[in-house]
Amino acid sequence: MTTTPAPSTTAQARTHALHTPVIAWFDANARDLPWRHPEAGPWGVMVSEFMLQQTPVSRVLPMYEQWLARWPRPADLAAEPPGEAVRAWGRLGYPRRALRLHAAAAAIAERHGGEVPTDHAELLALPGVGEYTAAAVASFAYGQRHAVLDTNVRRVLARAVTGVQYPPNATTAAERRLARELLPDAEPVAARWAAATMELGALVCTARAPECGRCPIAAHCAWRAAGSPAHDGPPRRGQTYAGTDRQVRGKLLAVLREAHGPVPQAALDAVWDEPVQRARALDGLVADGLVEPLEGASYRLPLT
DNA sequence: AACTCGTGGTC
DNA sequence: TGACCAAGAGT
Repeated sequence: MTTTPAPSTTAQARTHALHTPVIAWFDANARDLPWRHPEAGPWGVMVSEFMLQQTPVSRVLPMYEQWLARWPRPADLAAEPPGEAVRAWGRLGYPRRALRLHAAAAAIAERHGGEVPTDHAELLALPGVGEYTAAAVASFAYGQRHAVLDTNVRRVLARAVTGVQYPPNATTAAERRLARELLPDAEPVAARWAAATMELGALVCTARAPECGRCPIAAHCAWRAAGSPAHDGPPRRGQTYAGTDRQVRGKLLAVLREAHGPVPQAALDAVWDEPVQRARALDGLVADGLVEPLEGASYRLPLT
């Protein structure tokens, strides 16, 4: 059992050193999340992935349960008006995700016989499913071998392998290549690795205060070995919110979500006093299909 | 490639 | 206390 690996510094040599401790740590520390239960099924996994885009687990949990109880299959959601999806989205944020999830459900019902597709390319073709979500559903729901590159995995790889505190602002070709190189060969192990690295980033190798004392690969971590140097490079990103169109859109949509009939213009005008920005925000909501204009200067969530 | 798109919790 | 952060996608 002392088959010494080739004395190379390639990723293939590193990969074996990381897989076992990370997966063992996951076996012992994985959170018991409902979309990880077998009964969640591929549809449950897909719903959770839409909700988790840019949104913390703690806020997703109650919404996830409500959605799956109300719409246990894609066809159930597809049978309802898109506005019902937007309303049920509540305050999860980025309500266009609700619209896209509804559209994805409709596509699944029409093109895939009501079953979430297993093929990566078919997943990617669904509304609201990008590189990350396609890989996540294929991996978590179907056990396939894909590089799953979310913000957690990117941070773990940036630190453990590349030796920097934070990954680049946008996913790079180098990150994709690295993630592919590190993927275990065996399909079920690769799927386990994907979930494990994500969980490690979420629970231990966090953005602000990583708990390296609890990290199963601290001894292998290139960033630690370099003395945990502070991030150098462009600022991570400015994400101001107060006073933006997004805030206005949020206030407008909140009124429409609460209403169950047509909402008169005056009710919308009350949420923001700057008329130019208010009109721009409302136009944007209509253009996105989140709001439907009616006769007589009133609005509602979309029925079609 | 850079920008937009919600909301709430944290330090 | 305001800046940062949270399982991204679409343009």
